[in-house]
Amino acid sequence: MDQGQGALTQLRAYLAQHDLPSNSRLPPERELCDILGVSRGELRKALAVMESNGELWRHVGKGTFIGARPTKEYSDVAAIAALTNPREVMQARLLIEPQIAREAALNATAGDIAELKQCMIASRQAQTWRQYENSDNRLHRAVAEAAHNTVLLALFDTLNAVRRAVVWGRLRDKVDRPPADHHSFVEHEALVRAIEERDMDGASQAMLRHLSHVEGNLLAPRAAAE
Amino acid sequence: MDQGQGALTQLRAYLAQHDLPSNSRLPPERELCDILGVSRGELRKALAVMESNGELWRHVGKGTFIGARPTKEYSDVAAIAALTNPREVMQARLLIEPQIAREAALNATAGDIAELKQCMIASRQAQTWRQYENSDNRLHRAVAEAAHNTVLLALFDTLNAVRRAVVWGRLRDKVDRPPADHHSFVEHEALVRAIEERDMDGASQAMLRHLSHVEGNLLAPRAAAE
DNA sequence: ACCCTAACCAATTCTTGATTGGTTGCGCAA
DNA sequence: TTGCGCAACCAATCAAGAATTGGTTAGGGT
Repeated sequence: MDQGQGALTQLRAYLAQHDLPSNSRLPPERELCDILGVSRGELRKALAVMESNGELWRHVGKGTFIGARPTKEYSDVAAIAALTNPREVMQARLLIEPQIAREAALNATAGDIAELKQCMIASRQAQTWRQYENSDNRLHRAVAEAAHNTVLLALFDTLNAVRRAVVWGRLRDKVDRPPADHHSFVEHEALVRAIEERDMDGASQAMLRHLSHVEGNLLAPRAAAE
Repeated sequence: MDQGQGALTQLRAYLAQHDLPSNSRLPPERELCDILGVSRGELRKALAVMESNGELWRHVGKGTFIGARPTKEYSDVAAIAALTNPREVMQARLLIEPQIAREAALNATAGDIAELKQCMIASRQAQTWRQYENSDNRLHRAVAEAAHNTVLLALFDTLNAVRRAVVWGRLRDKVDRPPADHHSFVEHEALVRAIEERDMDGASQAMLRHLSHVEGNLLAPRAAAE
């Protein structure tokens, strides 16, 4: 009667005896067969049971490991940038940044709001498109800081890094400066005002409108100057 | 007089002739010497000029490449986890994941929905809390995959990695299994149904409700069984 | 002084063979 | 027939050494 579950029992006994910590690798199947005195087929059945239980995980060429399978963690900006495109990045911004703005409206301090206004002034005074983009970036990051959530800020930074990596080739060659009636100025103003007034929905919508216009310019760069 | 700038001129001519796209690698210095008929020292001077101009970048062992040097930023999950706390992580989930669910409702394929249902079944059949949590994680990630946006998926993975790192010590020791009337089951069902019916608002709200309950359990783990 | 050449250094990539989980086919026994 | 053991093979992975490549230095010549 023990024959059917023998392999699993022996395997469990072996694991209990050695008390292996999580993420540690156990001997290859062929060795384990000799150690436990079981055929490979039986051993693999036992391993399959434990794997389906989440007690261990296996991978070809690597081996068999104790614990839960590690999830493939993308934090590498370059890796993400290589797999995506400007449309996906813009879409992610449209979904994430309004939520961050909403949170900023709730948590911004007086100091944060002062910083936001500073960024707004700087973007208005920009002499070149490059300077304007720097100010715009600073403002968006100031909003993320105003949310006062370390995780959200880190996610924003990641998204921002991906954006810069993806849109890298799209540097503006224009030598002229942003026009005084550039749409971003009023949008920035509405955004900062909403945050200052603790208007969460307003901040979210203002950010959404602003990014929608940016998206429009991205897809039709010729129409940027209007 | 041409002698001083000869190498740079020839190099520029070579680049213009071949019209290499950005991020493409050009021949190793030793070959380029023969091609252009210039000594390595002169060639390296020319390359140094162009590199300082940001027209190309070099790296030992890799080669010389056209365009700007790729940014090497990565958000270190461990670093974020060290600076944050479970409350911030939960808050970030409440803001981000509903948006991902909304996008999933729009973009999910039939295959994605089948996978979601598979995850739902697995979570219902879980024999232990550990198995349940594995299934729950799989379902949340399946939703992120169904959004079909590489950037959103990467952000979700980052957030998820931070979450696991932060609540690492909080593993359930309970030996009993999740009750059949666990709140998550009906919430999962509502979420998947909304995605299947392309109900973006519904999917977003279902995810929000689900996470709110999870948050409740996190803050008051004793009341989890109700 | 300046430059060319050659050699060397360290970081990276390429190549090759071994390892490992996953699979298939054959033979044997109940 | 069904199931098990055995062996071989497959593809993914790893590991170690050779080859490549940008960066540097020393010697010789003009």
